[in-house]
Amino acid sequence: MHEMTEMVCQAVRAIPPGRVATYGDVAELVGCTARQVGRILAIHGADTPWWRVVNASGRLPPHLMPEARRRWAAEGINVEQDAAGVPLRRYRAEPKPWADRAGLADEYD
DNA sequence: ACCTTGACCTTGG
DNA sequence: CCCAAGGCCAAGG
Repeated sequence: MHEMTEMVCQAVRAIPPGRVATYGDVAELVGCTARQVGRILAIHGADTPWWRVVNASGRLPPHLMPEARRRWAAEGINVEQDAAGVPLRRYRAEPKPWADRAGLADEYD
């Protein structure tokens, strides 16, 4: 498996339950582009907590929303009825602790 | 090598 | 809040 693929999956697995990170956040942490993160998760996301990675609007592509909503609810992430996605203000993972958990703190500025 | 396709992001209306 | 435009860029045909 490619190095970057491993790093991305590792970073995603390090996101604490009940919290989320954006594709951009993951990209910055591992050192690649947001698109690359999306591509990798689209292929190897099955064995990761993929529902904890959302786009800049706190959403995921339509076909994944049903399952994602269940997962979010299951770990205490409450999405208001009227909201389209996860409110990042409240659930976004904090960079430092997350990076430490991921064992990739060296990539952090 | 060219074209199309995305689990993207930011900015401006 | 929604939409469009421009930038982005690897993978697969």
